[in-house]
Amino acid sequence: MDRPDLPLNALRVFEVIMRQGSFTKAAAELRVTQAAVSHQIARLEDSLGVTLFLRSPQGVIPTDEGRLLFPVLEHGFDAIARVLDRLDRRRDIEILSIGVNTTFALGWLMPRLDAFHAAHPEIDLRISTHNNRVEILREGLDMAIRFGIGGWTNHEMIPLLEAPLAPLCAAAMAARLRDPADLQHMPLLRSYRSAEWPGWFGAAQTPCPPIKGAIFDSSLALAELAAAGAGVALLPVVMFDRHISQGQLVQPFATTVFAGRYYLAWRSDRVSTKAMNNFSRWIVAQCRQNQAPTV
Amino acid sequence: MDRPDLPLNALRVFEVIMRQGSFTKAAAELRVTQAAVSHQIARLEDSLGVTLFLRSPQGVIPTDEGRLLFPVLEHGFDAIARVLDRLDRRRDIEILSIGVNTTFALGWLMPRLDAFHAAHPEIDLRISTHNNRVEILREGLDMAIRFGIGGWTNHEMIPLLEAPLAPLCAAAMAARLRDPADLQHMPLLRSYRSAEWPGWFGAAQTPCPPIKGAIFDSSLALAELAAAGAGVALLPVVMFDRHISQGQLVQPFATTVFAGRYYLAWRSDRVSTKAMNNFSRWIVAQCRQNQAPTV
DNA sequence: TCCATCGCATTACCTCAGCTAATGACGAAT
DNA sequence: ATTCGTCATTAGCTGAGGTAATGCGATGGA
Repeated sequence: MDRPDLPLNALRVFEVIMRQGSFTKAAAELRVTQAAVSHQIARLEDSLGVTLFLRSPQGVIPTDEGRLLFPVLEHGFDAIARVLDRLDRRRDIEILSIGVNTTFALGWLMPRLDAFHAAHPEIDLRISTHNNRVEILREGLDMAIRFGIGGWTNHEMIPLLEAPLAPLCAAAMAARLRDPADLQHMPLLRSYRSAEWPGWFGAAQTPCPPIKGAIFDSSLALAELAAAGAGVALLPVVMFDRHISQGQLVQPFATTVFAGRYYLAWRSDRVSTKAMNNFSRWIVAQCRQNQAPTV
Repeated sequence: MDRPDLPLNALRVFEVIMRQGSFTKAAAELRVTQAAVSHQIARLEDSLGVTLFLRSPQGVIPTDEGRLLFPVLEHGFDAIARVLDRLDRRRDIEILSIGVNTTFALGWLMPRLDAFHAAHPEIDLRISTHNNRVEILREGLDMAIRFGIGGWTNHEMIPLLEAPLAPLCAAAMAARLRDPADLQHMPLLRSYRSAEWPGWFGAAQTPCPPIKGAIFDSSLALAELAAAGAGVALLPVVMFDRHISQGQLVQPFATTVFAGRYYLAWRSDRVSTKAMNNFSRWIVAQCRQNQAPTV
């Protein structure tokens, strides 16, 4: 791509303002005066020919253009900062950046983070979440955890956990479910993968009703909806142990269907660091134990 | 994320060196002297505590650390440049950034680009390709074309083309195929989606043999392999019209299986620009005609 | 073997992008 | 009215990042 001169410093100022909500606060974060920030934005707006902020006495409000610009910058700078962190050999602690499937991060990894830090205090773990779309190289990550059925070109993969799917719903709704066929008249919440419900009904040897309604690309959104009584969601049960033990979600039927498993993956063209090896060993051992979260 | 002070200008210098292969050429691209480049990299290496380049009389060779840093920077700066382009209201021409599935880009869009430019000379089309993993917001895109079965949270989607899959292979191999059952003893090339071959054998009412071998996440890689005689690939036929009419690939059986379609998508929380509307109208009309590429 | 050539490094110096400091103007809250 | 919290503007300063000139090492053809 043919790049014009990117006003990178001005863009960083812009990004901080968007997070802080005001020129003054951004100036404080950047350790410069408010005037410097005002200058930078004035020049940036001028060079782009676009107004980025509406000024108000309470702070600034981004325009449509500003809102368009922000996510790209935030993501880009984050990725750059992450990869720089990793290169910084002066640190004693090792930094390990992992992109983790959101469901796995909240349902499995988070409750065990304390255990990991206790076992490896020398590793500073940086976790960024994704909904199964992640590119290790571009995002400046060391490794990633994703759900699937394997087969990721140029990546080494270790299977971590089987995660069979089963219907989960609120207790009130579960009380009305005696038989899988009862589900045919319930609202069934759809994930992004449309083959899942038919697969489960197949396993339950019950005809599958047509599935309608909105689609959500996150198991967490589905779990929230199900817990709120909006319907029945097909979810990886092991990731919702806590919800189940706390009564927010109930599994009405034992039948499960295989849809994939969680994998730990990393680029096969990279030399593994000590931190990568240690994390890999730790998480494989933890998954073998397959124990409930310790929280 | 807690960001250290990002030495953004130095990083941009680094990125240019990686592309140009030498300090001197990078200096030319940046329109500064070679000494300035040398300074910037020396300071960057010093502050990171890491050597980024091995110097040689033929130019510079990146170290492992340098190779790690590059893709993140390249991608980040590209995304930033793209979104800035879009904001630049001083231009008369409108810029439209589209992330396009690689197969669709090469198999369908590329042969029709001339027609689009003729119809809309005022739109400057920027295409970046992806293998079906794309985030419109983060990448600074206006729209995206992807393959799937619909259902993308927070996105509007228009179905463009059905793209049923059929086996394709080299002519020499096709000569040995009389009946779908003959495929059971042929090397079957695997895509990332493992359900596809079983789906096709189902449609052909033939038992599906176990599928082995490497997995490729790109239809183009599969097509290359198939054309080279390495095996039979299950591919969206409409995207390989040219290969077929030129005899590089042959479709031995008429049976197809549905695996998804191509969609045009954009964020539902964004106001559509005139360029977005025009492109959308144009591509929908082109797909309706469903004609062979004009090349 | 010698010299021309093509790399990056180093040194000393310069210059302007980007800062500070001080002040002004405006709107909201009380 | 007054006070406070915004951002804007002005004038002037300063050091990050540039230039120019030179050095040094490796390569390769005569």
